[in-house]
Amino acid sequence: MTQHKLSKKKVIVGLSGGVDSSVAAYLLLQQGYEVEAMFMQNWHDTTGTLHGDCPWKDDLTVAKLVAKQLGIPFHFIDLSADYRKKVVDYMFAEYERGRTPNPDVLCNREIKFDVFLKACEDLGADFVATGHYCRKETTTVNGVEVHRLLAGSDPNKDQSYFLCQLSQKQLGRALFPIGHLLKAEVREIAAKLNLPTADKKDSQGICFVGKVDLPVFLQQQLKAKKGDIVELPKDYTPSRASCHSGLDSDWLPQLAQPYTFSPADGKVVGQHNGAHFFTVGQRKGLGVGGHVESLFVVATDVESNIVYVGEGHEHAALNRPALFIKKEEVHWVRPDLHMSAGEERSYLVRIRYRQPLQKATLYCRREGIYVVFDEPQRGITPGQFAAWYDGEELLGSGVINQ
RNA sequence: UGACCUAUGGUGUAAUGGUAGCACAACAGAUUUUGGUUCUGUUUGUCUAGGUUCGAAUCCUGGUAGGUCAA
Repeated sequence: MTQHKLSKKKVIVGLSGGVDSSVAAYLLLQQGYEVEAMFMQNWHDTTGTLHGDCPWKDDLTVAKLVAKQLGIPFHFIDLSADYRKKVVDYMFAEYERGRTPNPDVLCNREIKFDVFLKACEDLGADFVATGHYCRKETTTVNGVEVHRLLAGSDPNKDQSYFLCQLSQKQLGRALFPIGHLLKAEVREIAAKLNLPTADKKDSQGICFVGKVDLPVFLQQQLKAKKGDIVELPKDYTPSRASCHSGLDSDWLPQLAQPYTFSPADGKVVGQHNGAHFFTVGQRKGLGVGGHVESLFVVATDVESNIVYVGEGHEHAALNRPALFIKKEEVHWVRPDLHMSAGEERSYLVRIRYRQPLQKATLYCRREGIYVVFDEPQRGITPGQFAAWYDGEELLGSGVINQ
């Protein structure tokens, strides 16, 4: 890309103890940067953690080994307090409201490219690098430097979605050295160099916390509370305030309005331990059998503690044509391309990590942005981020409000 | 209380008297740096007591349970 040999520029790479960041560090050295490594510890609690007792200690050991092998200085920083406050507390708060948060998007915005970034700057770094599968391209628009966030070249690993909340300022300091590579190529490089991370399994689960049993994890803060599981009949037709076919001014809010249900719309088929432990589209964990197709969570009502379910992927209540993002929760990675009230544009949108991009039209209104999809979307989930792309460039994102 | 019907794994169901299948759930593994999804695999059953038969989930009798119709 535009990463020419910029000798003397100092980069600190967030070494996690995985392959990706290891290879990223190596590539930065190749490109002539002055490279240092910093391992961040963000979590030490193992409550509800599934595998291993202290996975981060192993990661730390491996990260040190990698730094030693590459011959770069190694730093350690404990950001647990920040992580708890900015990521974990947010998670609990969102679940409590009945929404489904995305902690990793927050982790990038609040930790890696904020607190961690500042720590790196304190050490004199010009840039911070990570092992994300995404690319950055810096160009000039009207004489102003603009950073573009592009999808990773490996279509199967693209992680740009997780960075959808970054600002120009944050992007300006970021480097993604492996974004143009395929995962297989990264592993190959690691293997050639004999890096201890070459064969290490990819990490999964909430980054830094690890693979957890979510209900158990959440029960640290949110108490279990028995409630009804209400099944909506298969032929149920969701109703909203009548939707006019015309172009009257409020057709958008109506189209994006979530369906509302009442216990009278279906029948009680089971019990759950708390509506806030469930998320729209969820299949596992309901414990209700006896159907031809699986039951999926269609909606949760935290107020009355009811989980609404429907049978099968195609259940009408599970699929919606549009979603809404509040004005305050709209974020433009490219502020120079932001939309103004009254504007509408066609973009490609995804509403969860790894979802294939969907054609949609964004309508900007005074109160926020309405995203109307060409095809109805299954499991539109409040709390998750919708990110819109123009081709392979991520332009903006926002929290799905409804 | 009179008559009739039904009784299969956690749930819903299948099996001309001939080794009890399927779906859903649950569990496990794979995939996935959120939640979730998806894929693969595994476990568990003939209400009870007798009888007929070479052989019973299936036929007969009693019991128990649930349901339907009966004033």
